[in-house]
Amino acid sequence: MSRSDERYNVKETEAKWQRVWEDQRCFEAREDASRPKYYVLEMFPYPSGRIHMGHVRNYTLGDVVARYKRAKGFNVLHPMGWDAFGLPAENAAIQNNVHPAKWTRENIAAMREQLKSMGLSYDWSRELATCEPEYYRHEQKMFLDFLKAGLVYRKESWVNWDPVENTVLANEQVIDGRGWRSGALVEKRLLSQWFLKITAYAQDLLDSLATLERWPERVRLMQENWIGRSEGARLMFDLEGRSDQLEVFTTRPDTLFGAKFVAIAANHPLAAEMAATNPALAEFVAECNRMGTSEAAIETAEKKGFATPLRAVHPFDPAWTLPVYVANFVLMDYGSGAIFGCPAHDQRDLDFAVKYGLGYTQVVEPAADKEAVIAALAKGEAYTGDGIAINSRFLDGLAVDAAKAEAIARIEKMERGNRTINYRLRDWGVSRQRYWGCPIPIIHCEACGAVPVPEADLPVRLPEDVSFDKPGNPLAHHPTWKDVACPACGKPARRETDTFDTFFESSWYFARFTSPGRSDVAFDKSAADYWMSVDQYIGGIEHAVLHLLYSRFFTRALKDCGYLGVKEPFAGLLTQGMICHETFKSEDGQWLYPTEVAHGPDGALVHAETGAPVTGGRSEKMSKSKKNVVDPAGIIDGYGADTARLFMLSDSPPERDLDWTESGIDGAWRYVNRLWRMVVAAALPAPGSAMPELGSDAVKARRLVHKTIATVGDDLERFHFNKAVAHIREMTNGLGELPASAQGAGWVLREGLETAARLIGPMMPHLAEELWAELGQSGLLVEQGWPVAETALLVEDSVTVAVQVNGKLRATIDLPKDADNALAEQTALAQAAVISAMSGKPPRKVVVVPNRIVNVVV
RNA sequence: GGGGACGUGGUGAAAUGGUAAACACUGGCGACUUAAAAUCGCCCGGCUUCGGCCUUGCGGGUUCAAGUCCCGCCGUCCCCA
Repeated sequence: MSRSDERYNVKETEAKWQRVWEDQRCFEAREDASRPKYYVLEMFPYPSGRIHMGHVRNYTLGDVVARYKRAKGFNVLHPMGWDAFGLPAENAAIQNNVHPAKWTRENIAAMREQLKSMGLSYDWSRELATCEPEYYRHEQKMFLDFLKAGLVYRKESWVNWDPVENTVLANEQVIDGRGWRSGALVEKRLLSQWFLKITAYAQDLLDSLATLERWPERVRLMQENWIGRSEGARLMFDLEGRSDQLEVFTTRPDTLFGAKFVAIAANHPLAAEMAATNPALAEFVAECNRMGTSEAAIETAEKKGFATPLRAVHPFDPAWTLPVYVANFVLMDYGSGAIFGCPAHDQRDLDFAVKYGLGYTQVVEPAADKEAVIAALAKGEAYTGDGIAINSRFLDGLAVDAAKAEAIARIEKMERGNRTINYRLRDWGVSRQRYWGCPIPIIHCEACGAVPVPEADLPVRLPEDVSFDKPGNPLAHHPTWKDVACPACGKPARRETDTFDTFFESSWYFARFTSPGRSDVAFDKSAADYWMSVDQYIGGIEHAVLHLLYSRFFTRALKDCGYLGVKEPFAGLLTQGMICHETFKSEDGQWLYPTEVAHGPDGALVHAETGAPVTGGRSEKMSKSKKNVVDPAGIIDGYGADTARLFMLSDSPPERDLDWTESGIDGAWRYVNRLWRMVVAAALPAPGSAMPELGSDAVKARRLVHKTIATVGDDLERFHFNKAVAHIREMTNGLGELPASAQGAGWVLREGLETAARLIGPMMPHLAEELWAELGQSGLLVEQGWPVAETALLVEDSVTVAVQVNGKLRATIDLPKDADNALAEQTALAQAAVISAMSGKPPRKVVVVPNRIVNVVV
C-alpha cells in the first residue's frame, strides 16, 4: 500500500501533538523584557459542564491570534480560567441536590478536557477559578481598599422581590411582573445594599473611549449611550405654603416659560410624605412600584399622573405657580427625581398635558415651517427642534443654545440652581442575596454599624455546609456562620450575608492572570505592569456594555489604589458573531435536533427514525430551546479539532454571524485530508537542498507561494481569517496544478508545502505540526518563526490593465509593470474592441492609472 | 421615537473609488470503479438574434470611473428609549 492510500488518522495525530506541546511546556509564559509582549485573552467561560459552538469559535479566534503572534516573535500570554460563581450552580443544587461547589468543580474538570481536545495554546499553569478562596480573597481586599478610597457606600435601594422564593430578582428574571420561576407577583422592596461609585469615573470612562482605537465603533457608541452624559441645569422650585424647595433637573432651561406642570417620581421623598396622609396617592404610588424597574418598562407603560394639592412656584416669576403631579414616568434615580413639563417641546410632556388638560404654550419657533409646527402641536406632536425663543420674556429672540445659557446665567445669579452635568449611568449595586458568590467582607454591629472585616481575617470563606431545602439565601439561615464578634467593640455581631454580583470576579481576572500564583497579593504589580493592558480581548457582543464597562471602571479604581499602572484593561477588542443553525419542526410543531432530521429518498426533510415529514425553518442563533444545536464534542470526535477550527474561520468574518452547516464541516474535512495527501504523496527533494534552475511554471508557482505569505500575514494582522483561509487554499490549488514534469517542480513544491504547513499553523496546529514532521523537518513547528516573503518575488514584471471606453470595460492589455502612460494609452487605443467601441469618434480625454486601468472618454 | 450597522449569485462570502462575484458550499455533467464511497476534471448571476446586452435593495447625485462617497426612500438587525 502506498502512503497516498493511507488515511489521515486525526485522533491519534491530534492527541500526539497535544501531548508533545504539554510535555515540552510550549505555551508557558514568563516575563521577558527583551521581547515585545502580547497578551491575548478570550472571555472566560461559565463552567456549565460542556462547551458549545460559541466557545469553539471564541477560543479558535483567540488561539489563531496567540499562535500567530508567537510565530511573529512576541512573548505571548494566553491564559484560561473559569467564571465559576453564579446562579446555575444554585439551581443545580436545588434541582439535583448536589452542592454548588462540587457541581462547579466537576463541570470545570469536564470542560477543561473538552478545551484541551481543541489543541488551544493556553498556559494552563495560570488557570484560575473565581469560586476558590485563593481567588476571591483578593477581591474582598479590593472591596476594603475601595471602601477606604471612598469608592464604596451603602444605601437603601429598590429591588424586585420574589415573596415566594424570598429572594431578589434581576430585571430580566421578572416576566410580566412575576417571578420567572415561582410565578409569584413581584414586589418592590427597599433593601440596604452596597454600591461601587462607578459614576465617579463617568467622565473619564466616556472621554477615554476615544483612545480605544482598536475597539469596534459600535461598542464604543453603546458605552457612550449607556453613560448618557447630558448637560443641563438643576434648579430649585419653591413650594407654595412650604419652606422646603423642590430640586428639578432639566436639559431644556430655555423652555421654562412654556412650563405647565411639575412632576415627581413615585418614590420621591415628597411623594412618600404626602402618601402617608392620602390613601388615594398611596395606592397610586403602590401601583407605580408594581411596574418593572427597567427604564424600558416605564417608557412603554401608559403615562399616568396623580395631581397633588401642592403648587410649585416658577423660578422666574413668584406670581406664577404650577401644579405638582406624581408621575409614573419620572425616575427617582435619574437627575433629582423631579422634572418640569413643557408640553410644546417634549412629546412625553405633551401626552401628559393632553391627558390631564394642562394645555401648552409654544416657546420655540423654527425659522421655517412656523405653521407646520403650530399644526403639529394641535395634532399632539411636540416640536423638539432648533429655533428662536418666543413667549419667553427676557429670552425672546435668542436661539435655543443662547437661551439655555441665558436662562442658566439668570438662575445662577438668583442662586436658584446652577449649570450641571447629569449621567444616565448609575452607581453599581454589587449586593446579591445569593449563596454561590463571594462573601462581602463586612460585619454588622448594633453599636458600631457596618464594620469592615480586618484584613488579617480575610478571606471570609463561603461555608460549604449549607442546605437548599428552604427558600431564600442559605447564608442567611446558616445556623452559625453569620455569628461573629464585632472587630471594633468585640460584642456579638453578624456577618453580611449578601455576596458580590458575579461581574465583580470578571472585572479583574485579566490582571490576576499576570501572576496567578501569588497568595499574599491579588497580583504582582511588576507582572501586571509588564503584561497589561490586554492587547487583544475576544468575546461576545452581549458583554459590550456591562462586563466591559465594569472592567474599565475596576481597572481605574485599582490603579488609583496602587494595584497597577494602566487604566484601560483592553487595548484591542474583537466581538465575534453568533453561531446559527437551521431550525427544524416536526408535523405537530415540536422543535427537532438536527441529529433527528434526515433527507428522504426524494431529498425532502424527514424524521430520521419515523420518516415523518419535517419542516425546515430559518437559520437562528443556536439555542437549547429551539434545539438547533450541534455539540462540538461530537464534531471534534468525528472530524478532529482542526476541521472544526478551520470551519469556524473559513466562511465568515469573525464579527459576523456564522451559519453552521453539515456540508460546510464536510468541506473543511476534505481540505484537511487533501493537504495531508498532498504532503505524504509528494516526491520531494531533501529538506534544505539548494534551489535548482526553475522553469517558468515553477517560477509562477513560487511567486504564488511568496505572494500568499505576504497576503496571509496581512489578513491575520487584520483578523480577516476567512480571507487568510481563501488565500491559503488558492496557493494549494496553484501548487496542485504545477506539473510534476516542470523544471524545478519538486523543489518549489517542497517550499510550497512547507509554507502551507507554516501558514496553517495558527489555524490547524495539529495538522501543521504533522505535515512539518512529515516533510522531514526536525524540531516543532510551534517553535518556528513566521515565514518571510522574498520581496523580489512579490513584484510582477508585467501587469494586466483594464481598458474602458466611457467607463465600460472593453479590453484588457498586458503591459510591463510601471510602463509609462504614453505606452499604456497607445496600446489601449490600438485594441480592436476599443476602436469599435469608440465608433470613429476621437478621444476627448484618456485617464491612465498606472498598472490598473486606462479609461478612454469620447 | 432617537442613534447605529447592514442589504452583492441558489448559499456563506470577496472586491485601497479602478476588470463585480476571489475562496468555498450546494447543484449539474464527466473520469476512475462490477458498484458505491472517496478522489480527480469541467460547468454553475440573468438575458441573448452568440455580435453582445443587463446585473451589487429602490430613486437621485458627485466622478473619467461608484458595490464602495453624498442625499432621499424601502427592508433587516442591534443599541437606547
